[in-house]
Parts: sequence; C-alpha cells; structure tokens
Amino acid sequence: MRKGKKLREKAERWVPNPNDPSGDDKKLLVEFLLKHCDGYKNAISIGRVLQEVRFKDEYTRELLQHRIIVPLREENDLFIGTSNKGIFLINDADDAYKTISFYTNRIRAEKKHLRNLKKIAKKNELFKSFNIDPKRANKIKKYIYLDESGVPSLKNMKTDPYFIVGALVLDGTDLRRQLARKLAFIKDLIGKPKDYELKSTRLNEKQYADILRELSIIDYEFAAICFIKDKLTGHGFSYPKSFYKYAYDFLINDVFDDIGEVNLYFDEYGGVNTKFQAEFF
DNA sequence: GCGTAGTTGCAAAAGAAGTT
DNA sequence: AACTTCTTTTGCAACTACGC
Repeated sequence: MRKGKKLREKAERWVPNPNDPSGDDKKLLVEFLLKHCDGYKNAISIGRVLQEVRFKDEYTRELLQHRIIVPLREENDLFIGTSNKGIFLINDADDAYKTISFYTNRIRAEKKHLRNLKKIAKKNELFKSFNIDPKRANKIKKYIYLDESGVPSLKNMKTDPYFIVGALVLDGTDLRRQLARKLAFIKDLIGKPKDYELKSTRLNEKQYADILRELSIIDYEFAAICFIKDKLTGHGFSYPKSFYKYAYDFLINDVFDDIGEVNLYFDEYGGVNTKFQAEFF
C-alpha cells in the first residue's frame, strides 16, 4: 500500500508548467480527481466531470480529452485511468491493471482489423503498382526475425514429423527499442534477472499469460508455416538444403510487402546465417 | 440489439511560417 | 504580395466493452 500512497502524494504535489495555457484547468481536474475519483471504484464519467468542475475554459467531451486528459497522461507523476465507467486517478495495482486491460483489449481489437486488411490487400494485390513516397520509404525499415523448429530432412519422419519456420516482423527502429524495453519489463515482472534467457518451456501458465498479454501491445506481425513431412511429395524436398530454402522463400514471400528496406535476422542455428541470407537476395 | 462509456483518427478550417 | 506548405484547433464519427 505504501507505493499507492506515494503516487497519490505525487499527484497532490503536481503543478502544471507555468507557461502552459491549460495549466490551471489541468490543476483543477487533478484536484477534482484527487477528491472524488481516487481509484477505479470511484470512476466518474467525463460528462459529470464537465458539469461539476468550474473550468476556466469551455470544453466539450473531446476537447477536454485533447487538451487536458491526454496531455496529463504524458506526465510522470500521475496517470488518469480509464474504464467503461469513467475516468479516475490511478493509485494501486488494481487501478493500473484495469486501465492496462482497457488499453490492451482496445489495441488487440484494432490489430485484428489491421491484420485482416493487410491480408485482403495482399490477396487482391492492392499494392502491386503502389508507389510510396520515396522520401518516406527510406525511413521505414523492417526487421524480420526468422527461426525454425525441426530439421529440413525427410530422414527421421517418425521422431521428427514436422518442419516449422516462423517469422517475426517489426517496423522501424523504435519498435525494436520498445520490444527490448518490454522484454526487460517482462523479466522483471516474472522475477528474473536482466540477463535471463526466456525459454517458453521453462515458464508456468501464469507467466505465459502475463508475457503474452504484455507482448500483445507491441505492433508486430507474425507468420509461421508448418510442413508435414509425411505429405510432401515434391522431389526437391528430399534435399535438406532446397527444402530449407524453399521453406524460407515461401515464408518470406508470404510475409513480405514490398515497402521499404529490410533487415533479416536468422537464428544462429547450424551456422546457416550468412550462407542462406546471401542466397535470398 | 440498443444506448452509453472513453478514446482517437480524420477532415476542415484557420493560422503560422516559409518561398518565390 | 502571392503562393505554398506546415501546424494547430476543433468537432465528428467510429471503434470496443458493458449493462440493460
């Protein structure tokens, strides 16, 4: 409980930037929240906030969000939580959890749409003759991480019936940084040291759920292909090297959209790194 | 299925700042 | 001075979740 108290005290001490024209109204809102909306159980709708607080300026619902609430969320000493009941001041773990869930679900829902649109765009070749502004294209860098499971050989089918290749696609460098930060946070969350190597087999169910929830906020794309060796008839599959190459060709072509610059990261396994990477381009 | 909650992208308009 | 380009302001519309 000590931590919660600390946050509250920080909010009490919070003062706006003196040359912020909305500073006074921000302070009014923070004071109102401290008095009436401490914690998610005391959430109050923006409509009621507008009725009860004597702001200096006139606000609509959205204007209050744009000018006051959103900027306040960039502050470090307090956070205005949200739920379907209204806004409130975050004080303890429950409050934070409520708000994190709210955002996470929202983002997940939007990402579902994003994925579907990308799929449809690809299927219908919408981007085939689409030229992105070259000035901008240079700035978008993609990072694709590739990894496989199993071996690309048809030799030991009983013990090793599948060959799986997977790709993780990240847009831009700041996303990479974001992911690194997130992983550090996750290790902290499940009580592991910074240099701990995350292995899914070493996690219990709760840790698994926590990690998936945290990662779901990051905007990555993921694709994987599973080859069932039993069902493979083509001649080329009997050669591990061409099988391997075919698998990654297939995956990368599927995962690719032809925008911007690409960096490929292969898993170190088998020293294939440079050799195969060279063969793809 | 409808209404209400918060949130945010979008577009239009207005203003600011460069450019020729 | 005229034109263009960028930024800011502002309300609308759309999204999901949830309760009825």
